[in-house]
Amino acid sequence: MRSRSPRTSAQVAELEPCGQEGHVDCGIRDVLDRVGDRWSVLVIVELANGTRRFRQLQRAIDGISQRMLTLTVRRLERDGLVERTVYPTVPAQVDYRLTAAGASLTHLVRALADWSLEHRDGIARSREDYDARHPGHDIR
Amino acid sequence: MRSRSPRTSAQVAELEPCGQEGHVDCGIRDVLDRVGDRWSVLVIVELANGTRRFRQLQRAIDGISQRMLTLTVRRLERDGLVERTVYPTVPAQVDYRLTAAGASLTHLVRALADWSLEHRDGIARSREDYDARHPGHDIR
DNA sequence: CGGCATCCGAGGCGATACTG
DNA sequence: CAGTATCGCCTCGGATGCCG
Repeated sequence: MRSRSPRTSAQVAELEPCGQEGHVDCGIRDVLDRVGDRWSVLVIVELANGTRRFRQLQRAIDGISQRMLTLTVRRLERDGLVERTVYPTVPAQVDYRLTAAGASLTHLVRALADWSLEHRDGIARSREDYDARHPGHDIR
Repeated sequence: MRSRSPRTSAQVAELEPCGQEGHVDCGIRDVLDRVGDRWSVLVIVELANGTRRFRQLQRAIDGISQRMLTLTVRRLERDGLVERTVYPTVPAQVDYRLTAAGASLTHLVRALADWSLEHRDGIARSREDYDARHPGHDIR
């Protein structure tokens, strides 16, 4: 998912209601490689509730492996969306919190969550209908 | 990416500014498996500009293989976000357009794109800083 | 506790060739 | 044009084990 395909053009998608056909590219891709990652968003969602320690995150997000949690928070830290604080206690304690940039993403995540709740039933029904009309034709 | 991990709990994430630690789950996951997909979003972005044919989509999104475009539009159709219309001409012509549900996602995609443009420079700088401070420690 | 290194299987995805 | 089918790479990501 995070693999970089060789980009040639880098123009801004217009997003006009009825615009001309054009290249969809530019920064959208960068964000989606991040926001699109299931774990990244879930971490942001949890951190939106407040500062969390490593173990807290892992327990909260259930299903994430420790490896993926490590990778995810590291990438978010690298992107400047999450701040990592290490307290030299024994055993070590590490706090994670959203930066200003990361916090600004929370609104979008909320919006996504809202949209999800509003449409999940419709989507589920649509899928059933589709599967009923296309027997054996599984797309997953 | 689309694999289902066994879910046990299915409660709604609270998203309170400073709430208690809890399970991040519920419908967010469903949506993210869809919205999170790079291709899905790019298709929605392009269709937000108007009705498109298969080839138009493929040319607009550059980088997408015909296989992935097929899979992506099929899944979006199955979810009821995209409507597929086949005209029995020769050669065949197929139009894709957003449904009402799909169109409602456009706002979120716009928001994501906006956020992307606002923060991409900051993120890029943050990455450089991080990489400079952590030589050889590549996370990708 | 909070990691990192390694192994390894599953499947996402691209490339290619063929059909209506 | 708009797909379907097949093959194969290659990455994602889980499991396991070790360290400070």
